[in-house]
Formats: sequence, C-alpha cells, structure tokens
Amino acid sequence: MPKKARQQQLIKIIEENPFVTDQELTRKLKVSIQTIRLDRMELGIPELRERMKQMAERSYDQVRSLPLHEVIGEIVDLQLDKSGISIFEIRDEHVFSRTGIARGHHVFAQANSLAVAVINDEIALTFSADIRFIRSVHLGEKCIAKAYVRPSSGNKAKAKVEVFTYVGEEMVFQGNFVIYRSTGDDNHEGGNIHADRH
Amino acid sequence: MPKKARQQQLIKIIEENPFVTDQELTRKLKVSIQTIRLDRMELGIPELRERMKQMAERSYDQVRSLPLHEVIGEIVDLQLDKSGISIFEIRDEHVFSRTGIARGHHVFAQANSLAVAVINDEIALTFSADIRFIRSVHLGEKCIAKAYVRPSSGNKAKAKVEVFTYVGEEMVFQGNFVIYRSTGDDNHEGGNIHADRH
DNA sequence: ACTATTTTAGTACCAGGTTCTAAAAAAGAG
DNA sequence: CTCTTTTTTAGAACCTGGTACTAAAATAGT
Repeated sequence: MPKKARQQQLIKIIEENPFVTDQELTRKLKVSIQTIRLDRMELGIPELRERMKQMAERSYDQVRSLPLHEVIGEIVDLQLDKSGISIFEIRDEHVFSRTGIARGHHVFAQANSLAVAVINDEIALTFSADIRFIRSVHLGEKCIAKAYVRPSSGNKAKAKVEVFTYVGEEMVFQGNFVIYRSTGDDNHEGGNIHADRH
Repeated sequence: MPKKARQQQLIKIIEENPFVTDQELTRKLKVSIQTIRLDRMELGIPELRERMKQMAERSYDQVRSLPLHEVIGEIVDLQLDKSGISIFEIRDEHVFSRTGIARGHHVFAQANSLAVAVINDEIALTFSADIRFIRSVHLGEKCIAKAYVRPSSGNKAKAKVEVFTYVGEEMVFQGNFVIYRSTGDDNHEGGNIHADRH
C-alpha cells in the first residue's frame, strides 16, 4: 500500500474512532509504530491523549455556554407578568441542512421559553398554544421574540401570553399561549382541564 | 483544615475545573501530593486522564446519538403521507430541573419533527399548529407520538397532520399541524398565506 | 503514654506517547 | 548495476500524570 493511501486510511480510522492508540493502528495498517507516528506528524494529528483532551474541552465549553438547552434564546428584557423580549440566532444546528431553513420547533422553543419565563410563578407550564409560522426563518437570522401577557378573564391559573417573533421588521411567527401557573393550588398539571380557544 | 472540609474543597475544585492535575491541587490545598491522591481514592475521583477520557467519550456518544438535534425523537414507523410513530424519552436535559417536568417545547419538537417527517416531500415546513398539553410529562417517561395525515381538502400545498402523544395509555399531548409542502411550485415558504383554522 | 489515624516521603512501575539517532529496505535516476 | 533519495523500522532516553506499595513521621484520641 502506498504512503498516501495509508495516510488517508489513517485519517479515516482516527476520524471514525478517535480513541484508537498508535499500537492499535499498527495492527490495522500493518506497519511499524514509528511509521504511524511519522504519519501522524506529517498529518498534524495529535496523540490520543491530546485528542481526548480536546474533545473533553470542547464538550466542557459547550456545557458551560449551553444552558441554552434550558431556555432557548437569550432573554434581554423581562417585566414579569407583563412582557418580555428574547433574541435567538439561527445557527447550523437549527436548520434543515439542505435548505438552510430553520426547523419550526426551534422557533417555537424560543417563543415557548419566553412565554413561560414571563409568567411570574414558581411553576409555569405551557397548557396550549395556537401558532403560525408566517414566513420561514433562515440560517444566520436573528429572531427577536416579544411576549405580552394578556389580562386573563376568569381563571387565574391560566395566563394568556401572545408572542410575536420578528426578523428585522418582518414578523415571522405568532403564537397565542395559554400558560398554566401554580397560583396557590399546586400540582394540577393539566389533567383534564380544557382551555377555551381565545 | 480538617480532612472532611478538605475533601469537600477538593470535590468543588475538580467540579468547577475537571482539568486540574494533582500537582496543581497540592498548591491549592496546601497538602502533599500523596494526600491529594488518597483523597481522590477515598472519594472515587479518577485521575485527570480518566476524567478527560470520560468527558470525551460522553460527548462523542452524544454527537453520535444526537442528530436528534435534527429530528427530535426516534422514528420507529413511517408510512409516508399516511402515518408515523416516534419515541422520545424525557431526560435530564429536557426538564425543569426543579420540578422534573418536561419543557413544553421538547414535547412539541417531537410532534413537530414527526409531522414534518411524515410528509412525503422534499421540502416540508410547519405552517401552523394548534396544540394542547393534556398533562405534564416527567423525567424518565417515554413519549410515543402518533401522527396521522388527514386528507386535505382544497389546497394541496397544505397537509393537515394530527399528532397524539402518549405516555403508556395516557394521552399527554395533542396537536393539529398544517404542514406546508413543496408540491411542484417551490419556495413559497409561507409568505403571507393564511391557513384556515381547521 | 500508647494507640490509631492521617499525612508525607520515596521507590518501582505503567501507558502512551515525544525526540533523537541510526540503520535497514525500497524506490528512482543515470 | 550502482548511487542517491525516500521511506520504513528499530531502539534508547525522556516526559506526564499518574498507580501501587512500603514505610516513616506527625497529629489526634483516649
């Protein structure tokens, strides 16, 4: 096997299993460990421990910067029980890779997170929602969601929140949320209660 | 400083910086390296390299198993333009940490992903949705979502999909989706079209 | 004062390498 | 076929960040 081909093989093997040692590579490629190491040098592939360290660091950074998993979008303004604003930038991981159009649930998640956040209560759960995707959102666009709490008539445990999401001047999403809150009487959690539609 | 306190300190330091070596710990805790190592033994904290390896492996597994970022839930049955079933287990990262109740947008995401997947088209986007969270879903529960495509009257570009999500026998979520499809005429992407509500 | 616990010290050893020197083996050129 | 260059292999010394083990101090408990 020629050198080039072997090095391509080596790249492939390490790519699909970064946890492989040089020793194991000698078995797979049938060359000496020195050759493996020269190849790694030439290709700029760090040793196993360095590879693991880099993966660990990358994942650690992500964990640190992504309690975005908890609340989607960055809340920049919040007046409890009144209104709130959040910003969410559409990135690679949010779009259909083929079209660059954001998957609906991410846009929804931003609105939902904001609707829940704006309710000033210990427990606030989405009870129902009526939503419209007015136009599709694309990779790189910044979604600005604005939520307004509507004065609730009657049932105090259900708060109505309207959310409008904009990209620039353009409205791209609109949703009417009914948020269930834990005012006093805890642990209802929906059950068989039915919301009146608007 | 008593032993217990030191060990608590050690746990804290490693927790907030898992990349610390024993050597560095001697400086922070002002004890010998042997003491550090005895402490780690007693506390069952692995050595630096092992910690990094575990982090790397965990993140690697996630990367492998989380093109779930693309499609939420595992689709186990799919009859295009007819019906589909997906399974989604509620894990730590999906719940409000205080209550163990799933955030609504994850349950929605499963249903939305399925509704889009079941439409047999190159481009399928959520146009609108009307959803109900019937009861809250908790950590560890397996959500089984079933989607049915309803025969669309009139506008062929809009498919109606009903999704019901169950935990066991119990229905926990219900949604009526209108999915925009790319039948022939491409790139409409919503725009100023308005869906008739059911 | 004697015992038990805790801490420190030191040595041998390990994985998975790097760095360096040097010799074989293979390939290419004239 | 010989000479040169490239490629491959071998081996020894050294590195990091440890483990495993033995043993001696230091500290605390009673």
